[in-house]
Amino acid sequence: MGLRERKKEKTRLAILDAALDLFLEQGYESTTVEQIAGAVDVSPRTFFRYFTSKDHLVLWFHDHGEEIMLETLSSRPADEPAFTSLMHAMRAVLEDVEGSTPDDRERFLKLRRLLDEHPRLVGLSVARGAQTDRRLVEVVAARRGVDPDEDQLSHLIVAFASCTMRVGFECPRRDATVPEISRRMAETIELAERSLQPGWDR
Amino acid sequence: MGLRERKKEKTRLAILDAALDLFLEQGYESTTVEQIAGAVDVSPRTFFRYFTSKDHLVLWFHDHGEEIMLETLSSRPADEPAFTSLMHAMRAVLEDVEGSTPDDRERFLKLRRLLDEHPRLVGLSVARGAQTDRRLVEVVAARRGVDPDEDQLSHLIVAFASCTMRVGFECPRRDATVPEISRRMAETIELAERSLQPGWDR
DNA sequence: TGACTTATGGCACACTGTGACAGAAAGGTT
DNA sequence: AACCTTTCTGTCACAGTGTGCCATAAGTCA
Repeated sequence: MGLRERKKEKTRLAILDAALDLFLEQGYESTTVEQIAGAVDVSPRTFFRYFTSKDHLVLWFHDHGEEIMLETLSSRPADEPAFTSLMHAMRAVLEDVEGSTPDDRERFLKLRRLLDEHPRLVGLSVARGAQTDRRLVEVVAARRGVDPDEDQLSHLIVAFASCTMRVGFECPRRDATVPEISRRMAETIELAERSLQPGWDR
Repeated sequence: MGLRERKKEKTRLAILDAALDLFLEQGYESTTVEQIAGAVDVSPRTFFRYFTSKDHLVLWFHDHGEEIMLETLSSRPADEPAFTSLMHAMRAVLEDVEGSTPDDRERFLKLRRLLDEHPRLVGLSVARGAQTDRRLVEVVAARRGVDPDEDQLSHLIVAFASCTMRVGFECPRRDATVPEISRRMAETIELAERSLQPGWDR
């Protein structure tokens, strides 16, 4: 990894951190790209080379999470019920956060607080989730050997899984820690599994 | 209803229709507000007085749908399981479409085709849905006599209901008719109910 | 060092969305 | 009818996001 790549990654994180702090301090809408860029001594034009949009700052986590979910999903035994596999994939995302650097964990928590305070951003997040869902449906349908356009159950399995994840992610405590969120998520998963008919996902 | 009100409603629908047609014809992103306003001989500034944003055009249906759902929900017996009530609320929305004017049905179908062709707009739609969900959670939690911040089940019930609705709404046929969508939705509801433990929603 | 590749900054630009104000249209009153 | 009031509309100016384009600076490799 050359100097160039390291420098790019550093700039990327500097922008992200500056943005998260500004957002939490003075709100999302009232923070301009110019301010964010200014805070890390970069031109606004360059900002848009690192993040395709202001919104993308909030979604940076999703890109990573989606990747982990797809990887985990493909590593699960093919005969495991799809919903169970998806729950494992979801847990893998949280385990990844737990195992990451303190800086990354802090970014994760700041983002969570940000989402908590700005409903509009939750909308952004679920919209991005819908995109992930479409990809997950492809995988789930393939595993079940059905056509994703025809099989409603594949859609329902992914949809139920993804909203279980969302419900678990909403933690009532504003300053929740990572383990607290994990525990909350585990509770939600358990609740969802108790609510569903055994074998409903084949 | 005076001339003023009638004229406003006419302009509103004219803008909506022009926009839907332009979107379907040349895509959402590549249609500008100026074009839409121009097509109905109105200034761009006036456009924004009828629709707070370009996105709002796509969400006009949700405002109405949310209203119907909240109304229906409050008219259901208080001891009915929450998920069942929500499924009734959802059906009420479709029944409203079925019972509306041919023009309104056509708008509904055009919107559906638009969503089908533009994944980004689906994101918008689910983001708006998240907003509705928050309101529904309030009602459901109140009915169940629990604190919405503490009770995960209320959140899960609403989340499952709303994604059942979304799955049912996605119809594989691009040029589906209203009855076809209704039938599809009924199938999805049945599938969801079969997948859930009896009494899971208390 | 020099040649090559890639990142950056600055500029012009298109588009969305908002506040402010002046004039036009609609509604009501005598 | 004339008049006043309320509400809608267009125009203008402006802030902010996001994109192409090009010259320049910085990193890479010989």
